[in-house]
Amino acid sequence: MPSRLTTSSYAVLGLLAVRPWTGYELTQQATRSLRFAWPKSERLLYAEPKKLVAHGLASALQESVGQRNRTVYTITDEGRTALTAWMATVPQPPVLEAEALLRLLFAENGSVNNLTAALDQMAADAAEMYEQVVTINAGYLDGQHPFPQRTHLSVLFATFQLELFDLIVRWVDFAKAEIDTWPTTEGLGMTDRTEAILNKIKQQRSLLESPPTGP
Amino acid sequence: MPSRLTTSSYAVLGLLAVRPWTGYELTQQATRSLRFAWPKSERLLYAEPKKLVAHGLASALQESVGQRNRTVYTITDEGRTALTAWMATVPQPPVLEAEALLRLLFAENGSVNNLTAALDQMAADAAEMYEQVVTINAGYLDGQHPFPQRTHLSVLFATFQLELFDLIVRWVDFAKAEIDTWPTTEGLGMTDRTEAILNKIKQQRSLLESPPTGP
DNA sequence: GTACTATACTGCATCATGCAGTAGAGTCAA
DNA sequence: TTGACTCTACTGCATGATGCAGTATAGTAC
Repeated sequence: MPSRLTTSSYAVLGLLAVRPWTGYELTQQATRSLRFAWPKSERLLYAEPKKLVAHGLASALQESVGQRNRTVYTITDEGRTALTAWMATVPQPPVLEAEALLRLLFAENGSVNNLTAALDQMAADAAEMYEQVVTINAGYLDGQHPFPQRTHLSVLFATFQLELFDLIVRWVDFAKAEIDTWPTTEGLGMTDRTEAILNKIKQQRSLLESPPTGP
Repeated sequence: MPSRLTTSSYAVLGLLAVRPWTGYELTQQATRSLRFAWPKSERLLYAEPKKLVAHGLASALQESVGQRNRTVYTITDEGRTALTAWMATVPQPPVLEAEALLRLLFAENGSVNNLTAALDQMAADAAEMYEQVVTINAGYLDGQHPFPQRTHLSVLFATFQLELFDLIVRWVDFAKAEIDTWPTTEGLGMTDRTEAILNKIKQQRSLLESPPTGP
């Protein structure tokens, strides 16, 4: 029996619902369009369509380009049915993995400089991804979308990415302002500013809008 | 030779730098405190300290509670040195995994209701995590922090979590207002509202502050 | 013609997860 | 005091997923 379908299987199936792709194209397309929602390795993206074929959700066609073969995968009717059924299921909670935040939690084992460097790196990464998303989406206004009928979906998705990357950049600014007041990373405990933040949290007031820099 | 150290190894090493823990305690503590920065399975969290011992970064001590054994892991001097060295390295970019956003990208394969249900679920998950973080942090004001000298670190970390979960809830509101104007999930392409969003993106203006609901 | 990049994958070791299974310790109530 | 239930304290195994190296042809620019 073929191995079971995972969320990644449905991610690839979703791409196949747009148009047929070769294995190589799938890896490129998934890297480009799914990177910020469901980032998966090239290796896995080569394996998934085979699994879909084994389940009857896609069909494979060998083509030849000169001496070399390539496989074009096409979604089947069963594949569309399975995808529609999956769309009605409950999604797993969102998950964030951030090494830089791990450095914050364990900051007492390094210098203040180590900590700000880690946060700067996270902000730089976020800023770069922000720029990439802006560039790609600005192109949609000039008819650059590869599937124009899908523009409403990719643009709405892009708004989330932009807000997220913007949040990261703004939060790092806030965090660095805080850390700038720390003489060391270690043993500070409940500082006045920490207490002020906690009071805001307790009152569920926004933190980034008015950073505790005083009047 | 022992298998190589991963970021997860340093995550566990960071916990051991705080105090010694048994394997079971490590799984509980990592689930609680690292869940939103470096979420890892219980199974892995049992395996990592063994790897640290093999590398000489931690020592293991068998204790007995009645008829049963348990292992207490303690960081070594080499472990502290390795952790400090790791703190100075460059962190990997942050990564978000969100099944609900995958449903948005492939929304044309389901109903408008399917899509809003997926986004509602993401918002509900975020709201629940938000409440958990507020509850835990409010307790710190009453001296509930298990390691009071680390309060400044966990509170600053918490501000990021809260901003992230709040963003998700607010973005879902924004997205649902948009989707409410869609007669279907499919083939809408470049709608007037999508074009308005794209123009804002091009001008790098904030999207959530003034949603395009018109005057 | 040659250097370089893009296309088009596969194999393998290892990392990581999920689930089932084992079993003793502590707690509470009938 | 016995039984039910939860908490503590793990291990084994199948499978999912990643990273890296390797192979090799096609296209393009100089």
